[in-house]
Amino acid sequence: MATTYRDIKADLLHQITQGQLPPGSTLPNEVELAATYGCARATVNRAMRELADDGFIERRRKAGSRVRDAPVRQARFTIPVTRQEVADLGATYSYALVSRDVAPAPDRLRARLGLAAQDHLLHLVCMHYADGAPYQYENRWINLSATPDAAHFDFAQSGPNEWLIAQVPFTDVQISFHAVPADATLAAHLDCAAGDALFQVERTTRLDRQAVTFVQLSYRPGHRMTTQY
Amino acid sequence: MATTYRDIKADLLHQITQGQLPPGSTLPNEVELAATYGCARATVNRAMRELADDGFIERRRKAGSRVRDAPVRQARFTIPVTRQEVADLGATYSYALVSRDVAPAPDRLRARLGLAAQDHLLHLVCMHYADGAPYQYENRWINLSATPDAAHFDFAQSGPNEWLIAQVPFTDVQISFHAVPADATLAAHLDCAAGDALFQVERTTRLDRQAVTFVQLSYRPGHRMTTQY
DNA sequence: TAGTGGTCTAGACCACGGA
DNA sequence: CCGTGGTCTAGACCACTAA
Repeated sequence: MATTYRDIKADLLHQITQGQLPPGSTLPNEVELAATYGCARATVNRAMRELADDGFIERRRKAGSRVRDAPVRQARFTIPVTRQEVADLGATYSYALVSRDVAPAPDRLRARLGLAAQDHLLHLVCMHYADGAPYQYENRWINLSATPDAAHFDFAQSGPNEWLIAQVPFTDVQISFHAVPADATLAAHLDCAAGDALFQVERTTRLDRQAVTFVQLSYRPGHRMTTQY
Repeated sequence: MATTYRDIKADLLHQITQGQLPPGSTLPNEVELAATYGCARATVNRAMRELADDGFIERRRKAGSRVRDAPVRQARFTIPVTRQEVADLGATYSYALVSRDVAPAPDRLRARLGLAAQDHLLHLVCMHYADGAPYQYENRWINLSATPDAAHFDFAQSGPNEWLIAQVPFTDVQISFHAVPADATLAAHLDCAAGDALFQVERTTRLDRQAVTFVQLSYRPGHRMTTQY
Protein backbone atom coordinates (compact mmCIF):
# COMPACT_ATOMS: atom_id res chain seq x y z
CA MET A 1 0.00 0.00 0.00
CA ALA A 2 1.39 3.35 -1.01
CA THR A 3 0.18 6.23 1.07
CA THR A 4 2.01 9.23 -0.26
CA TYR A 5 1.78 12.78 1.03
CA ARG A 6 -0.04 13.58 -2.20
CA ASP A 7 -2.69 10.98 -1.41
CA ILE A 8 -3.20 12.44 2.03
CA LYS A 9 -3.30 15.97 0.74
CA ALA A 10 -5.80 15.05 -1.94
CA ASP A 11 -7.96 13.16 0.53
CA LEU A 12 -8.05 15.98 3.05
CA LEU A 13 -8.66 18.53 0.32
CA HIS A 14 -11.52 16.43 -0.93
CA GLN A 15 -13.04 16.33 2.52
CA ILE A 16 -12.70 20.10 2.77
CA THR A 17 -14.18 20.96 -0.60
CA GLN A 18 -16.96 18.41 -0.20
CA GLY A 19 -18.00 19.82 3.12
CA GLN A 20 -17.09 16.87 5.33
CA LEU A 21 -14.58 19.16 6.95
CA PRO A 22 -16.48 22.46 7.05
CA PRO A 23 -14.79 25.84 7.57
CA GLY A 24 -13.76 26.30 11.18
CA SER A 25 -13.62 22.61 12.00
CA THR A 26 -10.53 21.12 13.57
CA LEU A 27 -8.58 18.37 11.86
CA PRO A 28 -7.18 15.43 13.78
CA ASN A 29 -3.61 15.97 14.90
CA GLU A 30 -0.65 14.64 13.00
CA VAL A 31 -0.17 11.55 15.14
CA GLU A 32 -3.78 10.49 14.74
CA LEU A 33 -3.76 11.09 11.02
CA ALA A 34 -0.54 9.12 10.68
CA ALA A 35 -2.28 6.20 12.42
CA THR A 36 -5.36 6.62 10.23
CA TYR A 37 -3.40 6.59 7.01
CA GLY A 38 -0.87 4.07 8.26
CA CYS A 39 2.17 6.16 7.52
CA ALA A 40 4.88 8.14 9.27
CA ARG A 41 4.08 11.42 10.94
CA ALA A 42 6.49 13.24 8.62
CA THR A 43 4.36 12.23 5.67
CA VAL A 44 1.23 13.66 7.23
CA ASN A 45 3.21 16.74 8.18
CA ARG A 46 4.19 17.42 4.61
CA ALA A 47 0.63 17.03 3.37
CA MET A 48 -0.71 19.40 5.99
CA ARG A 49 2.10 21.89 5.56
CA GLU A 50 1.26 22.16 1.88
CA LEU A 51 -2.43 22.59 2.63
CA ALA A 52 -1.46 25.43 4.94
CA ASP A 53 0.81 26.96 2.28
CA ASP A 54 -2.05 26.77 -0.19
CA GLY A 55 -4.27 28.64 2.24
CA PHE A 56 -6.78 25.89 2.98
CA ILE A 57 -5.99 25.32 6.61
CA GLU A 58 -4.47 27.24 9.46
CA ARG A 59 -2.04 25.56 11.80
CA ARG A 60 -1.13 26.57 15.31
CA ARG A 61 0.89 24.75 17.89
CA LYS A 62 -1.15 23.35 20.67
CA ALA A 63 -4.37 24.58 19.07
CA GLY A 64 -4.21 22.21 16.14
CA SER A 65 -5.16 22.61 12.49
CA ARG A 66 -8.39 24.21 11.38
CA VAL A 67 -10.09 24.65 8.04
CA ARG A 68 -10.01 28.34 7.17
CA ASP A 69 -13.30 30.20 7.16
CA ALA A 70 -12.57 32.21 4.09
CA PRO A 71 -9.89 30.27 2.34
CA VAL A 72 -7.10 32.76 1.78
CA ARG A 73 -6.96 31.72 -1.79
CA GLN A 74 -4.05 33.20 -3.53
CA ALA A 75 -3.64 33.82 -7.18
CA ARG A 76 -0.13 33.51 -8.48
CA PHE A 77 0.91 35.61 -11.39
CA THR A 78 4.10 34.95 -13.20
CA ILE A 79 5.89 38.19 -13.98
CA PRO A 80 6.86 37.74 -17.56
CA VAL A 81 9.46 39.41 -19.69
CA THR A 82 7.52 41.28 -22.34
CA ARG A 83 9.34 39.54 -25.16
CA GLN A 84 8.13 36.22 -23.79
CA GLU A 85 4.65 37.54 -23.15
CA VAL A 86 4.28 38.56 -26.79
CA ALA A 87 5.82 35.35 -28.06
CA ASP A 88 3.31 33.36 -26.00
CA LEU A 89 0.54 35.14 -27.89
CA GLY A 90 1.96 33.73 -31.06
CA ALA A 91 2.90 37.19 -32.25
CA THR A 92 6.21 38.58 -33.46
CA TYR A 93 7.93 40.75 -30.91
CA SER A 94 9.71 43.98 -31.69
CA TYR A 95 11.16 46.72 -29.59
CA ALA A 96 12.07 50.38 -29.83
CA LEU A 97 13.85 52.81 -27.55
CA VAL A 98 11.90 56.05 -27.47
CA SER A 99 14.06 58.19 -25.24
CA ARG A 100 16.89 58.05 -22.80
CA ASP A 101 18.30 60.55 -20.38
CA VAL A 102 20.02 60.88 -17.03
CA ALA A 103 18.72 63.27 -14.44
CA PRO A 104 18.33 63.78 -10.72
CA ALA A 105 15.31 61.99 -9.35
CA PRO A 106 12.05 63.97 -9.52
CA ASP A 107 10.66 64.59 -6.04
CA ARG A 108 7.76 62.23 -6.47
CA LEU A 109 10.00 59.33 -7.42
CA ARG A 110 12.59 60.22 -4.83
CA ALA A 111 10.01 59.91 -2.10
CA ARG A 112 8.60 56.73 -3.53
CA LEU A 113 11.93 55.02 -3.93
CA GLY A 114 13.54 56.44 -0.83
CA LEU A 115 16.40 58.08 -2.73
CA ALA A 116 18.84 60.74 -1.61
CA ALA A 117 18.84 64.16 -3.24
CA GLN A 118 22.09 63.51 -5.11
CA ASP A 119 20.98 60.18 -6.57
CA HIS A 120 20.71 60.20 -10.35
CA LEU A 121 18.32 58.12 -12.37
CA LEU A 122 18.54 56.75 -15.86
CA HIS A 123 15.17 57.38 -17.42
CA LEU A 124 14.19 55.16 -20.34
CA VAL A 125 11.06 55.16 -22.40
CA CYS A 126 10.49 52.14 -24.60
CA MET A 127 7.84 50.60 -26.79
CA HIS A 128 7.09 46.94 -27.20
CA TYR A 129 5.19 45.72 -30.25
CA ALA A 130 3.29 42.57 -31.13
CA ASP A 131 3.16 41.90 -34.86
CA GLY A 132 4.06 45.53 -35.39
CA ALA A 133 1.15 46.90 -33.35
CA PRO A 134 1.74 48.76 -30.10
CA TYR A 135 1.57 46.35 -27.20
CA GLN A 136 3.14 48.01 -24.21
CA TYR A 137 4.58 51.38 -23.27
CA GLU A 138 7.41 51.12 -20.76
CA ASN A 139 8.41 54.06 -18.61
CA ARG A 140 11.43 53.09 -16.57
CA TRP A 141 13.79 54.66 -14.08
CA ILE A 142 16.99 52.95 -13.00
CA ASN A 143 18.87 54.03 -9.89
CA LEU A 144 22.43 54.65 -11.05
CA SER A 145 23.70 54.66 -7.49
CA ALA A 146 22.61 51.04 -7.24
CA THR A 147 23.38 50.04 -10.81
CA PRO A 148 26.10 52.26 -12.30
CA ASP A 149 26.70 49.82 -15.17
CA ALA A 150 23.33 50.71 -16.63
CA ALA A 151 24.71 54.09 -17.67
CA HIS A 152 27.07 52.41 -20.12
CA PHE A 153 24.64 50.00 -21.69
CA ASP A 154 22.93 50.84 -24.93
CA PHE A 155 19.26 49.97 -24.68
CA ALA A 156 18.58 50.58 -28.36
CA GLN A 157 18.47 46.89 -29.23
CA SER A 158 16.76 45.19 -26.30
CA GLY A 159 14.66 46.27 -23.37
CA PRO A 160 16.00 47.22 -19.97
CA ASN A 161 14.01 44.50 -18.26
CA GLU A 162 15.95 41.74 -19.95
CA TRP A 163 19.23 43.44 -19.13
CA LEU A 164 18.27 44.05 -15.51
CA ILE A 165 17.11 40.49 -14.96
CA ALA A 166 20.36 39.13 -16.25
CA GLN A 167 22.67 41.65 -14.60
CA VAL A 168 21.16 42.96 -11.41
CA PRO A 169 20.20 40.97 -8.35
CA PHE A 170 17.18 41.99 -6.32
CA THR A 171 15.43 40.83 -3.23
CA ASP A 172 12.10 42.66 -2.92
CA VAL A 173 9.48 43.61 -5.43
CA GLN A 174 6.35 45.65 -4.98
CA ILE A 175 3.68 45.55 -7.66
CA SER A 176 0.55 47.53 -8.21
CA PHE A 177 -2.18 46.99 -10.78
CA HIS A 178 -4.66 49.67 -11.69
CA ALA A 179 -6.48 51.47 -14.47
CA VAL A 180 -5.60 54.89 -15.86
CA PRO A 181 -6.98 57.08 -18.63
CA ALA A 182 -4.58 57.48 -21.53
CA ASP A 183 -2.90 60.87 -21.64
CA ALA A 184 -1.75 62.43 -24.90
CA THR A 185 1.62 60.70 -24.78
CA LEU A 186 0.22 57.28 -24.05
CA ALA A 187 -2.47 57.72 -26.66
CA ALA A 188 0.10 58.59 -29.31
CA HIS A 189 2.36 55.66 -28.53
CA LEU A 190 -0.32 53.06 -28.00
CA ASP A 191 -2.32 54.23 -30.99
CA CYS A 192 -5.50 54.89 -29.05
CA ALA A 193 -7.64 57.85 -28.05
CA ALA A 194 -6.81 60.12 -25.15
CA GLY A 195 -8.90 59.07 -22.17
CA ASP A 196 -9.08 55.41 -23.14
CA ALA A 197 -8.96 53.09 -20.17
CA LEU A 198 -5.55 51.44 -19.92
CA PHE A 199 -4.37 48.63 -17.71
CA GLN A 200 -1.21 49.67 -15.93
CA VAL A 201 1.34 47.85 -13.84
CA GLU A 202 3.83 49.62 -11.58
CA ARG A 203 6.74 47.72 -10.16
CA THR A 204 9.42 48.75 -7.72
CA THR A 205 12.43 46.48 -7.37
CA ARG A 206 14.80 46.64 -4.43
CA LEU A 207 18.01 45.00 -3.32
CA ASP A 208 18.12 44.97 0.46
CA ARG A 209 15.91 48.06 0.73
CA GLN A 210 17.88 50.08 -1.81
CA ALA A 211 15.69 50.86 -4.80
CA VAL A 212 17.09 49.43 -8.00
CA THR A 213 14.44 50.29 -10.53
CA PHE A 214 10.91 51.55 -10.90
CA VAL A 215 8.85 50.79 -13.96
CA GLN A 216 5.43 51.76 -15.19
CA LEU A 217 3.99 49.48 -17.85
CA SER A 218 0.96 50.67 -19.81
CA TYR A 219 -0.81 48.14 -21.98
CA ARG A 220 -2.86 48.71 -25.10
CA PRO A 221 -6.59 49.05 -24.53
CA GLY A 222 -8.37 45.76 -23.90
CA HIS A 223 -5.36 44.00 -22.44
CA ARG A 224 -6.17 41.28 -19.93
CA MET A 225 -3.97 39.71 -17.35
CA THR A 226 -5.23 36.24 -16.60
CA THR A 227 -4.42 33.45 -14.25
CA GLN A 228 -5.86 30.25 -12.91
CA TYR A 229 -5.61 28.44 -9.62
CA MET B 1 25.75 24.32 15.66
CA ALA B 2 22.26 24.63 14.32
CA THR B 3 22.05 24.35 10.58
CA THR B 4 18.40 24.66 9.73
CA TYR B 5 16.84 24.43 6.31
CA ARG B 6 16.20 28.15 6.62
CA ASP B 7 19.91 28.81 7.08
CA ILE B 8 20.72 26.78 4.03
CA LYS B 9 18.01 28.40 1.96
CA ALA B 10 19.14 31.87 3.01
CA ASP B 11 22.76 31.05 2.30
CA LEU B 12 22.08 29.66 -1.16
CA LEU B 13 19.74 32.54 -1.94
CA HIS B 14 22.43 34.95 -0.88
CA GLN B 15 24.91 33.28 -3.19
CA ILE B 16 22.40 33.51 -6.02
CA THR B 17 21.46 37.15 -5.55
CA GLN B 18 25.06 38.19 -4.98
CA GLY B 19 26.20 36.56 -8.17
CA GLN B 20 28.39 33.82 -6.69
CA LEU B 21 25.94 31.38 -8.22
CA PRO B 22 25.15 33.06 -11.54
CA PRO B 23 22.11 32.15 -13.67
CA GLY B 24 22.60 28.85 -15.43
CA SER B 25 25.20 27.52 -13.00
CA THR B 26 24.75 24.13 -11.42
CA LEU B 27 24.53 23.72 -7.66
CA PRO B 28 26.27 20.90 -5.85
CA ASN B 29 24.05 17.87 -5.38
CA GLU B 30 22.18 17.22 -2.18
CA VAL B 31 24.70 14.77 -0.74
CA GLU B 32 27.57 17.21 -1.23
CA LEU B 33 25.65 20.12 0.25
CA ALA B 34 24.66 18.00 3.23
CA ALA B 35 28.34 17.31 3.84
CA THR B 36 29.20 20.98 3.38
CA TYR B 37 26.61 22.18 5.83
CA GLY B 38 27.07 19.22 8.14
CA CYS B 39 23.45 18.19 8.18
CA ALA B 40 21.15 15.48 6.90
CA ARG B 41 20.27 15.26 3.26
CA ALA B 42 16.59 15.78 4.05
CA THR B 43 17.40 19.20 5.43
CA VAL B 44 19.19 20.25 2.27
CA ASN B 45 16.33 18.78 0.29
CA ARG B 46 13.79 20.94 1.99
CA ALA B 47 15.86 24.09 1.45
CA MET B 48 16.31 23.36 -2.25
CA ARG B 49 12.71 22.30 -2.73
CA GLU B 50 11.57 25.66 -1.41
CA LEU B 51 14.03 27.50 -3.62
CA ALA B 52 12.55 25.61 -6.55
CA ASP B 53 8.99 26.42 -5.42
CA ASP B 54 9.96 30.06 -5.19
CA GLY B 55 11.24 29.95 -8.73
CA PHE B 56 14.91 30.56 -8.07
CA ILE B 57 16.27 27.21 -9.17
CA GLU B 58 15.22 24.40 -11.45
CA ARG B 59 15.68 20.81 -10.39
CA ARG B 60 15.91 17.73 -12.57
CA ARG B 61 16.77 14.21 -11.69
CA LYS B 62 20.16 13.20 -12.83
CA ALA B 63 20.80 16.65 -14.30
CA GLY B 64 20.98 18.36 -10.92
CA SER B 65 19.86 21.80 -9.77
CA ARG B 66 20.48 24.95 -11.75
CA VAL B 67 19.96 28.62 -11.08
CA ARG B 68 17.21 29.85 -13.37
CA ASP B 69 18.13 32.30 -16.13
CA ALA B 70 15.10 34.48 -15.68
CA PRO B 71 13.78 33.76 -12.25
CA VAL B 72 10.14 32.83 -12.69
CA ARG B 73 9.17 35.26 -10.02
CA GLN B 74 5.58 35.00 -9.05
CA ALA B 75 3.41 37.55 -7.38
CA ARG B 76 0.81 36.19 -5.03
CA PHE B 77 -2.42 38.03 -4.56
CA THR B 78 -4.77 37.20 -1.81
CA ILE B 79 -8.33 37.22 -3.03
CA PRO B 80 -10.13 39.09 -0.30
CA VAL B 81 -13.73 39.30 0.67
CA THR B 82 -14.77 42.87 -0.02
CA ARG B 83 -15.93 43.39 3.55
CA GLN B 84 -12.43 42.55 4.73
CA GLU B 85 -10.79 44.60 2.03
CA VAL B 86 -12.68 47.70 3.14
CA ALA B 87 -12.08 47.01 6.82
CA ASP B 88 -8.35 46.73 6.14
CA LEU B 89 -8.47 50.27 4.77
CA GLY B 90 -9.75 51.38 8.14
CA ALA B 91 -13.07 52.34 6.62
CA THR B 92 -16.59 51.36 7.59
CA TYR B 93 -18.10 48.79 5.27
CA SER B 94 -21.65 48.84 4.06
CA TYR B 95 -23.53 46.88 1.45
CA ALA B 96 -26.61 47.18 -0.70
CA LEU B 97 -28.41 44.82 -3.02
CA VAL B 98 -29.25 46.67 -6.23
CA SER B 99 -31.14 44.05 -8.15
CA ARG B 100 -31.90 40.38 -8.25
CA ASP B 101 -33.50 38.19 -10.85
CA VAL B 102 -33.49 34.68 -12.25
CA ALA B 103 -33.17 34.10 -15.95
CA PRO B 104 -31.78 31.72 -18.53
CA ALA B 105 -28.12 32.34 -19.19
CA PRO B 106 -27.38 34.95 -21.83
CA ASP B 107 -25.50 33.42 -24.76
CA ARG B 108 -22.26 35.19 -23.96
CA LEU B 109 -22.18 33.83 -20.43
CA ARG B 110 -23.39 30.41 -21.47
CA ALA B 111 -20.46 30.04 -23.78
CA ARG B 112 -18.04 31.39 -21.24
CA LEU B 113 -19.21 29.17 -18.43
CA GLY B 114 -19.98 26.12 -20.52
CA LEU B 115 -23.63 25.97 -19.53
CA ALA B 116 -26.50 24.10 -21.12
CA ALA B 117 -29.39 25.99 -22.73
CA GLN B 118 -31.80 25.10 -19.93
CA ASP B 119 -29.50 26.24 -17.10
CA HIS B 120 -30.83 29.17 -15.16
CA LEU B 121 -28.74 31.81 -13.48
CA LEU B 122 -29.39 33.96 -10.46
CA HIS B 123 -28.25 37.43 -11.42
CA LEU B 124 -27.32 39.77 -8.59
CA VAL B 125 -26.11 43.33 -8.72
CA CYS B 126 -24.65 44.72 -5.50
CA MET B 127 -22.84 47.75 -4.23
CA HIS B 128 -20.11 47.83 -1.62
CA TYR B 129 -19.32 51.06 0.17
CA ALA B 130 -16.39 52.33 2.21
CA ASP B 131 -17.35 55.02 4.70
CA GLY B 132 -20.50 55.56 2.69
CA ALA B 133 -18.71 56.20 -0.59
CA PRO B 134 -19.02 53.79 -3.50
CA TYR B 135 -16.17 51.29 -3.40
CA GLN B 136 -17.06 48.41 -5.65
CA TYR B 137 -19.81 47.46 -8.05
CA GLU B 138 -20.47 43.72 -8.11
CA ASN B 139 -22.17 42.06 -11.04
CA ARG B 140 -22.68 38.40 -10.26
CA TRP B 141 -24.23 35.34 -11.82
CA ILE B 142 -24.77 32.13 -9.90
CA ASN B 143 -25.45 28.84 -11.63
CA LEU B 144 -28.61 27.50 -10.02
CA SER B 145 -28.02 24.06 -11.46
CA ALA B 146 -24.86 23.86 -9.39
CA THR B 147 -26.13 25.79 -6.39
CA PRO B 148 -29.92 25.54 -6.11
CA ASP B 149 -29.85 26.80 -2.51
CA ALA B 150 -28.84 30.23 -3.70
CA ALA B 151 -32.35 30.77 -5.06
CA HIS B 152 -33.77 30.70 -1.54
CA PHE B 153 -31.27 32.96 0.11
CA ASP B 154 -31.98 36.63 0.59
CA PHE B 155 -28.95 38.66 -0.36
CA ALA B 156 -30.35 41.93 0.95
CA GLN B 157 -28.22 41.90 4.07
CA SER B 158 -24.86 40.53 3.03
CA GLY B 159 -23.05 39.96 -0.24
CA PRO B 160 -23.16 36.77 -2.26
CA ASN B 161 -19.43 36.29 -2.02
CA GLU B 162 -19.55 35.72 1.71
CA TRP B 163 -22.45 33.33 1.33
CA LEU B 164 -20.79 31.41 -1.48
CA ILE B 165 -17.50 31.07 0.35
CA ALA B 166 -19.23 29.63 3.37
CA GLN B 167 -21.70 27.41 1.53
CA VAL B 168 -20.31 26.31 -1.78
CA PRO B 169 -17.18 24.30 -2.38
CA PHE B 170 -15.09 24.98 -5.45
CA THR B 171 -11.97 23.60 -7.02
CA ASP B 172 -10.90 25.90 -9.85
CA VAL B 173 -10.81 29.63 -10.24
CA GLN B 174 -9.95 31.72 -13.24
CA ILE B 175 -9.22 35.40 -12.77
CA SER B 176 -8.71 38.25 -15.17
CA PHE B 177 -7.60 41.80 -14.44
CA HIS B 178 -8.12 44.60 -16.88
CA ALA B 179 -9.23 48.19 -17.39
CA VAL B 180 -12.59 49.30 -18.78
CA PRO B 181 -14.23 52.66 -19.41
CA ALA B 182 -17.19 53.32 -17.14
CA ASP B 183 -20.52 52.97 -18.90
CA ALA B 184 -23.58 54.93 -17.78
CA THR B 185 -24.59 52.30 -15.23
CA LEU B 186 -21.15 52.01 -13.69
CA ALA B 187 -20.74 55.78 -13.64
CA ALA B 188 -24.02 56.20 -11.79
CA HIS B 189 -23.27 53.60 -9.17
CA LEU B 190 -19.63 54.44 -8.63
CA ASP B 191 -20.30 58.17 -8.65
CA CYS B 192 -17.89 58.93 -11.46
CA ALA B 193 -18.03 60.17 -15.04
CA ALA B 194 -18.89 57.94 -17.96
CA GLY B 195 -15.69 56.91 -19.69
CA ASP B 196 -13.58 57.02 -16.54
CA ALA B 197 -10.95 54.30 -16.42
CA LEU B 198 -11.98 51.58 -13.99
CA PHE B 199 -10.03 48.64 -12.70
CA GLN B 200 -12.05 45.49 -13.17
CA VAL B 201 -11.67 41.92 -11.97
CA GLU B 202 -13.52 39.00 -13.51
CA ARG B 203 -13.60 35.69 -11.73
CA THR B 204 -15.06 32.36 -12.75
CA THR B 205 -15.37 29.70 -10.07
CA ARG B 206 -15.84 26.03 -10.85
CA LEU B 207 -16.39 22.80 -8.98
CA ASP B 208 -14.93 19.95 -10.98
CA ARG B 209 -15.41 21.79 -14.29
CA GLN B 210 -19.01 22.78 -13.58
CA ALA B 211 -19.30 26.55 -13.39
CA VAL B 212 -20.55 27.72 -10.01
CA THR B 213 -20.41 31.46 -10.33
CA PHE B 214 -19.09 34.28 -12.46
CA VAL B 215 -18.49 37.71 -11.06
CA GLN B 216 -17.40 41.04 -12.46
CA LEU B 217 -16.05 43.48 -9.89
CA SER B 218 -15.65 47.12 -10.89
CA TYR B 219 -13.71 49.38 -8.57
CA ARG B 220 -14.02 53.10 -8.07
CA PRO B 221 -11.58 55.17 -10.13
CA GLY B 222 -8.04 55.21 -8.77
CA HIS B 223 -8.26 51.83 -7.09
CA ARG B 224 -4.97 49.99 -6.81
CA MET B 225 -4.34 46.35 -6.21
CA THR B 226 -0.98 45.93 -4.58
CA THR B 227 1.27 43.13 -3.51
CA GLN B 228 4.81 42.47 -2.47
CA TYR B 229 7.19 39.54 -2.81
C1' DT C 1 2.16 22.57 31.98
C1' DA C 2 0.91 19.63 28.57
C1' DG C 3 -0.46 19.12 23.71
C1' DT C 4 0.54 20.29 19.13
C1' DG C 5 3.14 21.41 15.27
C1' DG C 6 8.23 22.41 13.58
C1' DT C 7 12.22 20.45 12.48
C1' DC C 8 16.21 17.33 12.18
C1' DT C 9 18.42 12.68 11.60
C1' DA C 10 20.28 8.50 9.44
C1' DG C 11 18.97 5.44 6.57
C1' DA C 12 16.41 3.42 2.78
C1' DC C 13 14.16 2.51 -1.74
C1' DC C 14 12.57 4.24 -5.95
C1' DA C 15 11.67 6.96 -10.44
C1' DC C 16 13.30 9.61 -13.76
C1' DG C 17 16.17 10.72 -17.39
C1' DG C 18 21.01 12.10 -19.13
C1' DA C 19 25.03 9.84 -21.12
C1' DC D 1 23.43 2.31 -16.89
C1' DC D 2 23.70 4.92 -12.81
C1' DG D 3 23.62 9.62 -10.71
C1' DT D 4 20.27 12.72 -9.08
C1' DG D 5 16.33 14.18 -6.83
C1' DG D 6 11.67 12.43 -4.70
C1' DT D 7 9.84 10.41 -0.99
C1' DC D 8 9.09 7.60 3.14
C1' DT D 9 10.35 5.87 7.86
C1' DA D 10 10.90 5.67 12.90
C1' DG D 11 12.45 8.15 16.17
C1' DA D 12 13.88 12.28 18.60
C1' DC D 13 14.06 16.94 20.62
C1' DC D 14 12.33 21.42 20.68
C1' DA D 15 9.25 25.82 20.46
C1' DC D 16 5.23 27.69 20.97
C1' DT D 17 0.92 28.54 23.19
C1' DA D 18 -3.77 27.45 24.89
C1' DA D 19 -5.78 26.01 28.89
